[in-house]
Amino acid sequence: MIVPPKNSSETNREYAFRVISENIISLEIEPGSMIGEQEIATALGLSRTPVHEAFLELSKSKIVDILPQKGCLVSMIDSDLIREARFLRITVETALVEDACELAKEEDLRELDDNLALQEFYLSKDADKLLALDNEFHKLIYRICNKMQCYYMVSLMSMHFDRVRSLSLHSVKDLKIVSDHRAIFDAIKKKDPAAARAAFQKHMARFDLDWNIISREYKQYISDNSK
Amino acid sequence: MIVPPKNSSETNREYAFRVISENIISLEIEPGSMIGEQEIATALGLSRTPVHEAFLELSKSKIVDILPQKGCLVSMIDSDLIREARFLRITVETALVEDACELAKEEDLRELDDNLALQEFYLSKDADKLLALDNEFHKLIYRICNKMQCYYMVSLMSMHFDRVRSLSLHSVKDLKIVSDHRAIFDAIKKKDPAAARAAFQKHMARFDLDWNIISREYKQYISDNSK
DNA sequence: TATTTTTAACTAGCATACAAGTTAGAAAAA
DNA sequence: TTTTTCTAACTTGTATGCTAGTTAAAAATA
Repeated sequence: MIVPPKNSSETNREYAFRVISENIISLEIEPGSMIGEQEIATALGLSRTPVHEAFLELSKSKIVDILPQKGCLVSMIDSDLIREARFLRITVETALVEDACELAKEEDLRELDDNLALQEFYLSKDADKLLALDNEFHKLIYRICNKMQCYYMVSLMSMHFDRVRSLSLHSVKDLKIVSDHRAIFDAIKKKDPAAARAAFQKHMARFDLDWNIISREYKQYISDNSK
Repeated sequence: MIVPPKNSSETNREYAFRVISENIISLEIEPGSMIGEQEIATALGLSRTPVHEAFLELSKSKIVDILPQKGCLVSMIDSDLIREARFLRITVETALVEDACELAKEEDLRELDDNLALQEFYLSKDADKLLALDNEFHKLIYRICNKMQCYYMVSLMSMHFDRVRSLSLHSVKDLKIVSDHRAIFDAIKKKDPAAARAAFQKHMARFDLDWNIISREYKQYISDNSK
């Protein structure tokens, strides 16, 4: 497990949650593996309590399954849960980009534009940075619409999707993702909800994961009920 | 605080979560009041640990706000959070009823129909029973679409809405709610997504809370940023 | 050898104790 | 009297120990 340093502003619980999440999404912790609270606590230099609380939160999205008196099972890659995460994200964000057309203020548009400029700058230079900017772009939409609670809920579920997202990112060109974002931005700027919806759905369609690819690449990690 | 008996199948944490939730939704615990973990733990005959964990979960939807070293603040009635809960629910369930048109199997339709028969039976007889059947009807839609994680997320947020729902229920006739449900059911049965969407949106429009009524009835409980 | 029983080493749920931060009021100083 | 300082009683965050349940391997039995 990769253990980054603790950010001074975060509590031990938040630190544990962040580290476990990152390791699950990066597949550093393998799907289907059992991890104990004590094991993680020792690795992070904490007691079991904050780690226990982090697992509780993770279990709410079924990304881990707490088996009482047995341990924490990191969920296998599950097509149903991925579909559910995708459904939630597309459904919510499609509605949001429409709303953003009337809610986005000048300053909001400037922030989106700044983000896009950075995306275009880092294109084919720094994939990690580009991914972070992508996430930030979507988060900005939630903020413009004053829907940050929804962002939290969608993010929690999205972990299932994030874990296999790299597979689609390889096939999809970054170039297209950034130009998609630009199209969404233009629609919001023009206050054209129909165009925003269309642009967003075109964008998300690129992430329609090919289950054949997933099951080939991650054969050993696929949950039984997905086969 | 009203303390129902502990269900034998639930853990202490689940029990604490259920009891606190019910008391917040019923306004038995007043919005804006501070409640301590020890206070609740004593009332439920538990230690602080499971109560602490229940509060952590509740804080994720901002229905309570944990102020470290100070206490747990039960959130004031907040128009932004109510709007967000409503947005999430309407957005997700509108998409679901469309999907349900192709996903509902014979057995699913029978379950919905049975539920509706009970709703019609209890109409103007038992308001509490009717409310439970209403919730069950919506939950069935999630189950038909295999979206139970979304149900959990939406439910958690809906607490903000549920807390003031009684105000709209008084003005809306139960008769209309049940006939709305029947219309949604008919559309799903006929596999007509457009009709299902229309029927559902008509249904939810009835719950477009009148902020004037809320602020009159719950004046003392309204959060500052809602005024 | 094959099967059952026992046991010892694990696990998470929970209770308890302590640490660290907040607050309200008493005591001291102006 | 008014202001400041201090203190004691709170709060949640976290560590630790105990309880009860699971598991797998050793030991006993067939």
